[in-house]
Amino acid sequence: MQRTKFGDMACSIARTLDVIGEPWSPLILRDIYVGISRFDQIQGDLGISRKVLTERLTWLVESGVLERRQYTSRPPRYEYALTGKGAELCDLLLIMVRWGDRWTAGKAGPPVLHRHRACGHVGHVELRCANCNQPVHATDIDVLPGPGS
Amino acid sequence: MQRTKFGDMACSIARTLDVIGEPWSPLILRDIYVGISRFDQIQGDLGISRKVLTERLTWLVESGVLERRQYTSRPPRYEYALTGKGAELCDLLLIMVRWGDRWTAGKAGPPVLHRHRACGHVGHVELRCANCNQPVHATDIDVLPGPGS
DNA sequence: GGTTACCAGTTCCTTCACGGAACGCAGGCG
DNA sequence: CGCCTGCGTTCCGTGAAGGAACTGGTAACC
Repeated sequence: MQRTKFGDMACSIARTLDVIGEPWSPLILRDIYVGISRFDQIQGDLGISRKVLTERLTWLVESGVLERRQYTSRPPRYEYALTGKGAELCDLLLIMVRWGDRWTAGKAGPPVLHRHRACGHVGHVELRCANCNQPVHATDIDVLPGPGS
Repeated sequence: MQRTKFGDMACSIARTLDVIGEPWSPLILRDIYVGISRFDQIQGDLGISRKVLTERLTWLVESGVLERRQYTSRPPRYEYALTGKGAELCDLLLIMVRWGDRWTAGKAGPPVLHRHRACGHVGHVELRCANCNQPVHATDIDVLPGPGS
């Protein structure tokens, strides 16, 4: 719902939440990521209210995360596609899947699998340090004040 | 707000959102991650309504992400701490910071910096394939049906 | 010993966002 | 013509967020 605007806070988490923090937004992003890109498809897949879906899509397009484009001219029909900015947001989804698989998947196992297209490996991604290449977790990080604080 | 419960969906993203998808929850997690762990501290730092903060903290404790513990007995005072489950959730925050720094930080630069404690490197984490060790992004992944679908 | 301050909530009221269903509209199609 | 599909828009009732006041137990100050 977010009556308080997060976009003005001096915090990258808050500013990210301003874009995809509202209810449903990450699931809409996921649908488009996996190829469910049209209004009625998304609405049917998620069971979201059409009104809210309209609002979310409009906002995600305004934010530069999605692109609305016409895929037939007559009749005029539209679909939504990820921009580069939006595609990078999907990395967030990978981490959510990893956590959800680890902590909330029942004994049935994870509902979807992820395969690295380049090497064929099926499993989760890892967070690694860009410098020393060691696996990193949030607990291995020190948070320091930055220039924009 | 989330009147629709995400926890029952066969989707790890939805189930993750069921835990931290509500407004403010990721920011509360961040505060506790950086050491702001008491009720009034969090309330003052975020400017969140006390009522909502109580609801969120209760839910995060119920979900096993936070632990409420007494740090003085007289007067009885409580603070909140991450569990293992909650600490792993903080990896999500790292990715949010990375995206927020890249796409929403003004020319002032990022408000905080992250340093890898082990090697001293200041910067962002990378997503890599656990098998081939190459950098991975969401666009390099194929999504397949899994056992729990 | 009375007042003030602190900490961790709880209660109450108003406003606004969500959910759900109906409606609109434009363009094929039989 | 009447119906269907795709993509929304409008309307209404409910309930969650915001905000401020209040509680209650303890300690510190004057």
